[in-house]
Parts: sequence; C-alpha cells; structure tokens
Amino acid sequence: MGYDFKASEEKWQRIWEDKKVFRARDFDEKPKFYALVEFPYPSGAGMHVGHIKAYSGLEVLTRKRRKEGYNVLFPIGFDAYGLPTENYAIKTGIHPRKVTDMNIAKFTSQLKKVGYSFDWDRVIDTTEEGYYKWTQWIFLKMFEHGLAFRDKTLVNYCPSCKVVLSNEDSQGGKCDICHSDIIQKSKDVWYLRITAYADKLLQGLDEVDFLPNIRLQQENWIGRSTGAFVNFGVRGTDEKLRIYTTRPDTLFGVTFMVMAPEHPMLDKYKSMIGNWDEVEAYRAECAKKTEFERTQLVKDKTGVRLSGFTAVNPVSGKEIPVFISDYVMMGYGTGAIMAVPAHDQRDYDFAKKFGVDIIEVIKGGDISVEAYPGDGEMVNSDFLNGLTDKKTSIAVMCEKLETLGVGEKGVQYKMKDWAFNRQRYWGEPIPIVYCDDCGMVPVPYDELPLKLPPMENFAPGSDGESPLAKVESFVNCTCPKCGKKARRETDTMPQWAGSSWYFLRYIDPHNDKALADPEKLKYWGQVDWYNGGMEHVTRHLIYSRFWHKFLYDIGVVPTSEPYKKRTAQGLILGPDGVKMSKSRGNVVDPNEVVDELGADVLRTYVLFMGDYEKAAPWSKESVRGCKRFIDRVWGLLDMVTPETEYSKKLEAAFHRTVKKVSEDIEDLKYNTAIAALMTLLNAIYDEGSVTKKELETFIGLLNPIAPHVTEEMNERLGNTELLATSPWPTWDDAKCVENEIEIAVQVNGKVRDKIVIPADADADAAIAAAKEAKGVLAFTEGKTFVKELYVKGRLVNLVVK
RNA sequence: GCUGGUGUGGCGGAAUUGGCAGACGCCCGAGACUUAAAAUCUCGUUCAAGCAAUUGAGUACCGGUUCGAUCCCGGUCACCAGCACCA
Repeated sequence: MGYDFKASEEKWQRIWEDKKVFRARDFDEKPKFYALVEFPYPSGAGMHVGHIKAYSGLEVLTRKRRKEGYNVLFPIGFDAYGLPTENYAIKTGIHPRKVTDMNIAKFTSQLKKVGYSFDWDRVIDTTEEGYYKWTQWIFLKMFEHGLAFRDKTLVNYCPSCKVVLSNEDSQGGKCDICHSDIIQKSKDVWYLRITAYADKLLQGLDEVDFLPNIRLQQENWIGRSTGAFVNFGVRGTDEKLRIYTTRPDTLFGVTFMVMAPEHPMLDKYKSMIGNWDEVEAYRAECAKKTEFERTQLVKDKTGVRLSGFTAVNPVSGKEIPVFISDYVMMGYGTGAIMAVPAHDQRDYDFAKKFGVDIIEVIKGGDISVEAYPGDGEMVNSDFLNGLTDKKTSIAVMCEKLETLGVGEKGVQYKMKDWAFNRQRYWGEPIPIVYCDDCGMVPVPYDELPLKLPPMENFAPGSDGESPLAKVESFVNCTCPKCGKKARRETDTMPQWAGSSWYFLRYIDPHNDKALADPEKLKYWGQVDWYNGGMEHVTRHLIYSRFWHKFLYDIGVVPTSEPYKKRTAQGLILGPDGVKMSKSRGNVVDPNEVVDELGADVLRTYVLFMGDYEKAAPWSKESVRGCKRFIDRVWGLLDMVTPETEYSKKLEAAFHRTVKKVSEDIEDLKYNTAIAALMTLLNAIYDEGSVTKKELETFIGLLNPIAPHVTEEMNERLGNTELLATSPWPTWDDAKCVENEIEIAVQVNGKVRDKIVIPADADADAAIAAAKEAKGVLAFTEGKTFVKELYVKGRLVNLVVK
C-alpha cells in the first residue's frame, strides 16, 4: 500500500499542534537550547524555497535536541514593517495593517504545512503595538544615553517628486519614478551612535563562535585602522588643517594636500582663495553626483588647485599646495589628506595629472613608474633616515608629532553612525516631540506605544517629509515637559529597527511590563545557535549586536553578546543556475512541491541538494529522487520481522550510521547524513528484511528530517509514544567495525588488487596476504622488495625494483 | 584593485592528521513486470582501447616534496562572494 502523504501530514501536524509538542517551557529543569532562524518579511508573494532551506537546517537540529532531552526554544515571527507592504497599500488603497495581517496568515499556514516544530505560542509581529512599544522604549533609552541624536546629512533628493530616495532608487543620478535629475540635499536626520560601540563590537567577536568568513565580514565592515592625526599649518593664518593618515612615517614625502569639496574650511577662507569661481563650479559638479556614483566609478582624478591658500608641513616647515578633489570624502577621517604620491597610487595618479612633485621617502620601488606602497629603508626623511622597520618609523614620527604638539596617534573606523529614520508611514514612529522652549523632548515612557495614526493616503508628503506630516492630529501635540504647544517628529524608524532585538522578545512575547522578564532572560540566556543568510551578516547582525550590547550596559539583559554561534546557509539558485528572480521566471514555489510530493520530500531535498553552506541550483529531477527515497522508507513496513535486536549482518552498519548521522547534523552536513541513511536503506533492501529494532532506529534517525512519514510508521509499529519525543538512537564505537575488512594492495603506489583480512590483523600478516594476491603477483614477479607498508585498515603498499 | 573562498564524471556533490578518487542522488542505457504507458524492481554508468579478463589516463593548468598527493609547497589561470578612491 502506498504512502498517503497528504492525509498523514495533515494528521500529524494537527496532533503536534493540539498537544503543543514543541512548546518551550520557561524555567524547565532540562538543559535549555535556544535556536534562532531569521524571521521572514511577510511579502505578498508567500514563502520562497530559500526560507525552507534556511529554516530546515536548525529545524533538524532542534528536533534532534528535543529527542536528546533538551528544553528547546525554536521560535518564529514576522518582521513586518517595510516598503513593499507600503507600496502595495499605496497602489491598492488597502491599509498596510490589513495587508500585513493577510500576508502573515498566508505565511503561517505555509510554514505549518511544512511541519516545522516552531513554538506557535510565541509568535511575534514587529508591527503590533505590544511589540513596537518596546522598540520605541529602547530608542528612548538610547536617546537618554546620548546614543540617538540628530545631525545633518546629504540625502538623495528628487526636486520634482519632493521625496528623499535611497541609493537604490536613485541610480545613475536619475529619479526612478520621474527620471529627473537628483540633487544632494542637506537634511537633519536621526542617527544612532553605533561608532561608540565599534571597539566593543570588534572585541566581542572573540567571545563568540561565528563562521570565519562571517567574522571577517564583520571586521571589514567595522574597518578599524590605526594611524595619526596631523595638524598642518595654513600660510598666513593661525588655522590648522587637520588630516588623518595611517602612514605618518611618510610625512617628509608630502608634496600636496587634498580637501574634500564639501570641506567647511573652504567657505571660511573664501576671500583668500583667488580662484573661488573655479572652486564653486567644481563643487556644483560634485553635488550632482550621488554617493553611489562617487564611490562606484573608478575614474580619472579630477580636482582644483587652490590659489592663495597653501599649507605648511608642521615637521619640515615646507610650504605645499592644496587641492580640492572628490576622491577625498568628507565622511571619513577629517575630510582632508596629506598626499604622498611616491607611496600611494591614488596620490600618484593625481600628482601625475596635475604635475606635482613626487618625493621618494621609502626605498624599494621605482617611482618613475608607479607608487611604492611597500616597506624599505627611509630616505629624504631627516631623523627617520636609515630606519627600515615601518612600525619603528611610525612610532618615532608619532612621538615627534606629540613633542611638537602638532599631532597624535589616532584610530578610525569605516563604519559610520547609523542613519536611523525614514520618511515613510509603515514603520515605528520615533517618539520625540519638538518644543520651541524645551527643544527635543522624549515621549514619556508611560505613553508608549506612540501609535501610528490611521490614514487613508500613504504617499510620501511634500518636500521630503514623511506621510505622517500630513496628519495634523498626530503632528500637533503638547510638550510633555512644559505643556505648551509642540510638534511631533514625523519620521519613522528604518526596517532594521524591529529585527534588532526580536530574539529577546521570543523569550517573553506577551509581557507588557518589560521587553522581557529578567528571570526568563537569565534562564534562556544567549541564543545558542543562530542561522540565516549571508546577506545579513553585516547590517542586521551588527545592528542587533549593538542594541544588545547597549541593553547589557544599561542592565536589561544578562549577556554582552546575543548569539553564541552563527552560521549561514547557501542560496538556492534557479534550475538555470542563476539566482532566482521573478523577472527571470526561474522561481520555484515550495507550496507546489508540498502539494505534489509532500512536505517530507521538500525538507529532505533542500538538505540533500548539496553542501548546506554553498549555493546550489534547484533540480526538479533530483526532488523526485527524494520522493523515491521516502517511498522506499515507507516500503520497509512490509519487511519487518518482530526481532527486538539488530541483525548480525547489519549491526555494524547501524552503529556506524547512527554515529555518522548524529555527528553530521551537528556539523550542518545534512547532505551526507541523508546519503548515509540512503546507503543503509539500500543495505536493508539487499537483506530483504528488517527487524523491529532496526526499523525503529532508522525512523528515529530520519525523524528530524522527515517527521511525518516516520511518525506514521512509528504508530504502525504499535508504539504509542510520539517519535518526536522519544530518545535519539545511540551507538557503540566498538560495534562500528566489521570483523573482516577489505583493503587495497598497491604496488609502487598503484592499486593492483584487493584483499579481505581480519580487522585486527597486524602488519606482517597483512603484507604476507598482500604478496599472495593474484593481481599483485604479475607486478612483483622477478622484482625485489624495497619497502613494504601497511596502513591499518586502509591499504598495503609494496615498493619493488 | 583589495580581502576571503572555490575549482573533482553529462549534472548536484562525497572523500583530507597524505592512504582504494567519484559515496549518495539525478540523468542516461539495458533488462524484468505490464495489452500498453506510468510507477516499481534488477543490472550498468569517469574517460580511452578491448568480446573479455584487463590496461592506460584522470580531481583547473605547470612544477616540487613523498613509498603514496584531490589533500602539503611554489607558480599560473578561471570563477564566486564581500568591500570598493577608507587616506
């Protein structure tokens, strides 16, 4: 009788839900295990196969953990604020709340149909008042501690649509909607001072177990560099032109300086600069370029040499020319650099184009051809001459700078403060009030959540304002401090806000007194294992570590790092080997697979298709192979004998497979775990029968991967305890080996025959047997043995002449 | 450009303290069952030569170390990812 996957999957999903089999219990005596997967954005398109692969990994691990006796927390929720929902609402007129609820309902039913063992009593939705109340609460705490602040920035702005655009919506310098030229506009925006945590975020990486490439990406993102700040003089003034450099040792090679076009000092000395109109023209040209263009295009160096404005090297006293150029960014360092063309390729290119001197200060390269960034003996450098060690030269120079009072050691980060606002409706309102007398005043904690007001039209407001600016009843309020008339902040928080602390809310999702009960936070502690996509290992992962570290510093959470371990799954590509996308038409819908072949097949396939951490293309044919596997497993029911022990023939194979599957699951090697089960299944079919004990072990191992079919089989075997809660199979190392083994016999490194010997045979016995082997004699006849090796359990190698 | 990673059959991929390359699955071929097809089962399936036993070649390419190299070392090429004028 064939396996009716539809009826079986529905049946077991209902039983799991009714009995709350996968509920996590606060304060249970069992050891706890907290596994986290990245919660989905509930888009209208429904689930993607990528979600299935991402969730199936830890799904298997947590099902194994429960069988091993752990109290497992494996939650799911929805990261539901965001642009697609808002755009859909603008287009259709349906309220984002309604759209979100519909999409969440759809995702929930789809997730349940795959049979995931989530704790459905802990579902969270970042757009719910009970949730975003605490997102706002954390924001206010940050505001209190000076970590949330307002500052000017340049934004991409479309003067025709009057909206602020993201870099993605403004590529090529044109507005995506009306195609008019985009300008860079100065605007006051909210920032979170993540740079204050740069060193903590870097050091914290030592405490956690992240995959090496994930750790590296975080380090690069933070981008710490050490060097020195140096104050150059400005001829004819008391002004200091401050720069940052990682190579203070090359100070004697400075032949010019470059300032960012936006550098504020330029305006201050406008009257000194003889060619001001040239400066203004260049600035206008740069302002037109988006940040995207300015950094993406590697192009010819452009710039303007300032006339009448020169700098003075504070160590050598030499007068040097100053340029402005857009290869120097206002956002990094001090917005100005000392240029050492002999030892920096960018400065070299610039010097060649503008005819500036190039002075060698480090020997070793050929500066008539290109810059030499390497190490070597210092020359033309006064007190540094003759030094060969970079570190020493830098240290000597820094000391000199400090003695002269013209500079000091310094540290810089690539990471910038986090621009924390959007001019959009569907996000958490920023709970701040502007009062003419009191300035920025936080909304009192007991008035949280500051609710999103009901609205009809969610299109962005005019002049780059949020749609909320149009709602008078929301904007106009009284100052919580003095009671006078005041205005509310109308910007909302960015997408990343709600996901920066969601893992804490799962621990106590319904608490209305605190973001979570401290005792529960202590019980569940760190997330033991967090799996998600590579695309989130910089932004989301850093942002949430930052929030967590802040909450730790103010005593809200008990650990300094949120995640003990982080891994990432590889993408599922389309059948054509390219990333899935609607426009390519190569998207695979997981729901169709569930309907046609069953959830167990889908789960097995996404784990079997290849290395879990690497990208692999979807193959419709290979999915069928997994279907065959599941059906063959079901077929075992027709072969059961009542014995309650392993059969002699298969005992070692069973012990080996239990070991292999147990270890592979811990290591994200699901593909080889499943392959081992397939191999064992083939061996059973070769035998033609399976004992009850054997079958129970087999379905026990397969249960986390294919829970429905195995649960059904377990029931048919007459067992009343759910497989999901019965113990994980064990193995005995001593029983993993066969009595007799087959080894290869090589002559001069080439395999010539195979022999069967007792597993415990010693070298002499193995070599003696090997010399007799038929395939070997032909190659050793009439030769002398030079060397004879036996690698235990592997092979014999006979070296002859 | 920089940093990291990868390169194995027709395809997805196994195998590393240096020890039988190609596990497992897909595709493909042959056979069994069937009125037939599907499904299922059995066998074969790296390439080349041979009816065959077998022999030779083979883990991107070139070279080295070793009794023995997919694995270690040196060089070259290709692809992927992240960062990208970061001073």
